Amino acid sequence: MFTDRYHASEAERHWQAVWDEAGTFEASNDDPRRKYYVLEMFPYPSGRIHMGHVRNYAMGDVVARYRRARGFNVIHPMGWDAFGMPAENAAMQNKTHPAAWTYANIANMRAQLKRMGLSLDWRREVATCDPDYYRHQQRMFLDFLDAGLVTRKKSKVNWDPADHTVLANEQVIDVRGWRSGALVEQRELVQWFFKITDFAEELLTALDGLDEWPEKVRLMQRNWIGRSEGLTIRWALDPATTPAGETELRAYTTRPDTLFGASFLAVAPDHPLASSAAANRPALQAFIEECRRMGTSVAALETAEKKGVDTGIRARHPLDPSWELPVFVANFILMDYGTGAIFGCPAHDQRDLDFARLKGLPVVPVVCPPGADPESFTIGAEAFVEDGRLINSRFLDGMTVPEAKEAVAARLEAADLAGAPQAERQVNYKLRDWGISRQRYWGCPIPVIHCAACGTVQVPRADLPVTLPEDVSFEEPGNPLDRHPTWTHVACPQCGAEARRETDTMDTFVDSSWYFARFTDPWIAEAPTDPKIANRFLPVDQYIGGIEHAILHLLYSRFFTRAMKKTGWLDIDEPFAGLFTQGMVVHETYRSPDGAWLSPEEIRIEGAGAERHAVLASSGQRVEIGAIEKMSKSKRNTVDPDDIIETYGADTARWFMLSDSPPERDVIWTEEGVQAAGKFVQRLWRLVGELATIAAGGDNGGPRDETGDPSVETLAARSVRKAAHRALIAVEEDVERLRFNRCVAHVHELANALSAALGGVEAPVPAASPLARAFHEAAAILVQIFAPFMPHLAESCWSTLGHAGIVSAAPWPTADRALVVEDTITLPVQINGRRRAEITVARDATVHDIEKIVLQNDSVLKVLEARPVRKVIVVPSRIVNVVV
RNA sequence: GCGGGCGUGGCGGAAUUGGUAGACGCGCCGGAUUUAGGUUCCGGUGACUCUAAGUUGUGGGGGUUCGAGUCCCUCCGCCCGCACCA
Repeated sequence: MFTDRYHASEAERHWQAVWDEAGTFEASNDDPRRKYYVLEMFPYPSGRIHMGHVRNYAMGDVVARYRRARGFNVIHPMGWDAFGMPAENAAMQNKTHPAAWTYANIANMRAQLKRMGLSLDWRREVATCDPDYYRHQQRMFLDFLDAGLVTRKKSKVNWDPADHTVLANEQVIDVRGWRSGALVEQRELVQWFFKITDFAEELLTALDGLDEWPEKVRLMQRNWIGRSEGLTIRWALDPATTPAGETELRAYTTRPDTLFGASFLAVAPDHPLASSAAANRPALQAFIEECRRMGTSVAALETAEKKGVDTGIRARHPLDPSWELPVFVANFILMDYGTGAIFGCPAHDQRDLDFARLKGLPVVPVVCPPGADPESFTIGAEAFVEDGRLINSRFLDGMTVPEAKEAVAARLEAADLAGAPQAERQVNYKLRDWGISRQRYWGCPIPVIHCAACGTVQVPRADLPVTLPEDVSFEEPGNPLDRHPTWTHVACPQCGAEARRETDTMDTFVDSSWYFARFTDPWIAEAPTDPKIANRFLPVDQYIGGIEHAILHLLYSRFFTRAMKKTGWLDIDEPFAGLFTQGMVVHETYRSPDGAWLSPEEIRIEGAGAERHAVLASSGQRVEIGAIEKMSKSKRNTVDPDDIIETYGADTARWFMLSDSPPERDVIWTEEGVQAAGKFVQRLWRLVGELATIAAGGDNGGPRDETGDPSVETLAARSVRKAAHRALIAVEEDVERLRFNRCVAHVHELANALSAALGGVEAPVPAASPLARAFHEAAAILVQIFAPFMPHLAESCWSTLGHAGIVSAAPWPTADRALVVEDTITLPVQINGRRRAEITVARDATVHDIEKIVLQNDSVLKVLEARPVRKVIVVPSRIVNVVV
């Protein structure tokens, strides 16, 4: 009996050193084999890895190790998303420099990741806060500027009062800053923008080609880009009612079919027409100011009550100049979508209806629902927004909605009242340009200089990088760069006069928008990429990370890839061919009677099943087991990966992370679960030990009964090999589809089968006998199929089995598909859809043969009770159904 | 409000995509080993009737089909995303 315990920490240290020395996981840029790029979203160096990282990187590592074994040149790099606010917060609190804090965290986390035994090519490591990284980002910023992909404009921005910085629209969540959680304010600032909207259409249509992305993410991006097709209509204004200088109002609509149902027009409070109309109308002026103040207050956003004030202006209906409509300023019109003006059709838009009821405006239905009587159809509290036939609409009457849309568009496009068409078709997007200016220190400096004479001047490419000054203080809020005594002062590169450096730094999402490209050749000093190499390695074949990046990071990276293509740094459109979004790691929460959160270390679980409860470890006092939630510091339900690795080993942690729950769903971390994984590690170690002994013809204490003739394959040997190859085929299929929980089940199944086979051996097996060889082969397959999951254990087992070299560098075994095909198959037999019997037939039995066998089967005849058979349905190698 | 997803034993979850529901694991029950606990090994484990053989069973109800966890309709419950986008 093989009883040695597997000592994880010792073995793991050993094999990590072996891999390191051999450079096992280094990918060569000259390797002629087919490439495979596995990437997990790189971490922010917060200081310590958490269980979410463990899960994310365990998944990526399985894919990387599997593909490597399958003969791909696998590139699997790791780096650090190292700029950002927390470093500045730490600097303020601890009086450390952000760089010192960041690099110390990186060192710590790198050591933690190494203890996980990940098959990473550490030579490719990059940190985005390294001037050798961000100098290239600055270079690309200038390239983008030259290519017209960057603009600088004054704009209303989202201002985070806690972080003292601007946020992009994507970074405002529920009116709060995505990081600080502070209520965002609107401010007008001059900002740098990446023109992501230039690619709106392409970013949208290319989503269709991303068929290895989750549908959910594609849908979220589609909605975010928010394409709509409509008509911008020019409404002539009645000069008698209109301030001097204004002649028309342009309003965007997606429902031109409802034009005859219009009863008012409305403009945004910050629309130019609103301000000119307000010049001699104090009430309107007051309303506009109220909107501006209320703009972002919680009250305004929560009540969202429709409000508006009449401008006194009257607009003429484009299809009937004698028909005049009032123009309002209304709080629910957004200046930055469409034209900032609408025509309201209350019958067919809920907002317009609410507003019309408030103001007592007409509500005329112009679309009649199918089956309703056009004469009596009226609108109550709810607008009718579905399809139907046009009514009360003159020449449109009787048309369907699409027909009417087209008819109105065609008419207004062609109409030529004042020498110009009255409307033009227009495509609108919700997507806004990406504001990248941040008023922070710890980010990539924007490489421009402001000169009084020359304006905004680029820093010459030869002068890059613009590095951050080190002598900064965080004593006061705001951007330390702004108040730096010397750094800001610089000579204008064009005229030499005194000038001022741009003190905004780039949004950290810029840093993470191209790191995957830098990994392909992180050594090249003179350029962001070597396009030849980058194009060979990209796109990333399998990208793995959290769903929280479904829009921000993934959309920015898709934009950046296109911008890099335009500037010659890449020649691909999409950075990530395959995307997988993994679930979170969640854990029970515990609360003491006084309501305080307790950490898992402070409590002890007693009992099981219905009796299961938690007590305080120190006193035995009963504590409440709360909801299962995402691991977080505030709920104190975190488990530290280092502790787990220390106690059980990295393999156990990795194995448990991939067991049970499907990878896209949340996994519940439990002490029982990790213990079970730990036991399975020991079980595999014992099992492989026994298999090694028996395969070597070692004495297992009984009489000999197995033939020593290697040319005769016995039944026992065949079934051992079958089990192994069946598991091998199943694992291949499930790793490729990232169904790691099923892979775990297949490894268990093979282990169970081999244990049973060993239990069935009552005699010592002669060395080189078919059974001994079958056990040897099966043991090797077992080790190889769990190697991507538990690589250290696999190495130890591999050498126990007497294999030369390391399993991490061994080619994947070739599955014998013919072997697993059974000669006979067992078919369930249903009678009227209920399972009544089972028959065993030859694999190649014909439908006719099977019918005959079924109808002679004793159990079948018994159930039939001589009733006549109406029909026999035979589904080959599946099932037989007899219908009576 | 709009959009999307999900609902299977005590628990996490399988189910070849319309073909034996509950793989695999956790937990539980029983047995063996052990001085004992733990470990390890073997067996059992949806529910109901239990000797047999059955009956029933995938949130509720209805439908299509020889056959439904899977498809359709409807209701209930939970989760996620977006949110005045004209």
